[in-house]
Amino acid sequence: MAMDDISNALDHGAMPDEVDSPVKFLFPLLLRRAWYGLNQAFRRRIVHLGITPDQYTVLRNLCEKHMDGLTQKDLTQRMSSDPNTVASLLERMESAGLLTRKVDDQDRRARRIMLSADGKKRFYQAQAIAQELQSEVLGALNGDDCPRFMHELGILAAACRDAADRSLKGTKPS
Amino acid sequence: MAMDDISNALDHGAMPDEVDSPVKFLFPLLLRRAWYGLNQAFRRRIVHLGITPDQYTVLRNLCEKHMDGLTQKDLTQRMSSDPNTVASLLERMESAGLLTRKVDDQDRRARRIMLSADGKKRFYQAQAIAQELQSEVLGALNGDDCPRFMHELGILAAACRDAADRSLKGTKPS
DNA sequence: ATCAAATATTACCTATACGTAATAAATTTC
DNA sequence: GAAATTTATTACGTATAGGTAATATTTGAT
Repeated sequence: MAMDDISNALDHGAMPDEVDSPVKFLFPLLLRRAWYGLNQAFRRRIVHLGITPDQYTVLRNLCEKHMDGLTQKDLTQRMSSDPNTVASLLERMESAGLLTRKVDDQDRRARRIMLSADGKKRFYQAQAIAQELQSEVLGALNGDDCPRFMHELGILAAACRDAADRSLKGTKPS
Repeated sequence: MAMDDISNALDHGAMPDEVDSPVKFLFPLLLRRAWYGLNQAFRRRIVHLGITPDQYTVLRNLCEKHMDGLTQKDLTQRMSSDPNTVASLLERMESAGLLTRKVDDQDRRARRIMLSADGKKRFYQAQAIAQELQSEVLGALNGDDCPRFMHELGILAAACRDAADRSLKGTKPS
């Protein structure tokens, strides 16, 4: 409800005596705060389902119009993640019976991931919770501002990913 | 540059054939993409300084007007983090000579963290890189839109943190 | 002063995040 | 069409993220 600009954004977690530096570095600071907060909230709300936020992300990707499954590479790209991370994540999820992995017919290097019935069931339970959580959080924003905000966040997300790609080799500035 | 609304935001990392689900869950998706991308970019750009993005965050907090140092608890709150994570993070950073830890005089349960000369030096080197990275990323946005966006992101970050706090005990909905 | 409750850290455990190297299978090249 | 190259995954190691329990102190109540 407060309309005071930047100071508002700094209130949470800021003790006294910080005055100069952070204002020029607000974006990473707020992004971190939002991501960690959202993640913690979601983890705490789905712990009784026996899955983690990242595992939920896997389930979501597998559920979205992919009855033929996905390869680990596909998942890695969709999750903005890493092949190693995805591999161990899927290993745990396979042990937990959430999904199955089988060598792909066309490309025997790849593993095709398929959701199990139990995985699908738990996903839908978690999705309802995710929906509720997102509603609570976005409720803090004026409904009218939301679409524009998401549009801009999408632009910045793409810019961040581009920056990461550029930073990989020596292709930094140009 | 493109003014097509939501579809734009989904382009990156989205293969064909997804149509229905993700639109209602854009916020977590884009937040994840932005955070992971920004983090990857920064990690890759500061690896030569021998510090990680999280270690940079510690250094930044220690550098911001705190010549008397901070306790681990202070740091934990400022970083939206966890006592365990901060403890092991500081342990590594102490071994690396970036900071020192000594028992607090007033409260002997607490450890007061002080930046070392080397830590401060490496922080300033990293800060220049952080500044450049943020400029590159925010350059994707119209300069005029930036302050309002940051304001709204701050509101959502606070809402996420609140949601996490509420989700801890049984205090979910009310 | 004394004992109970609150608090700052640590210890230990599981789950990512991600870099490097190894492996195996597909693709390209000559 | 066999060798070189690219590519999907795994193996292994270090750095967070964070839950639970133990420890050491401080504070509060009697």
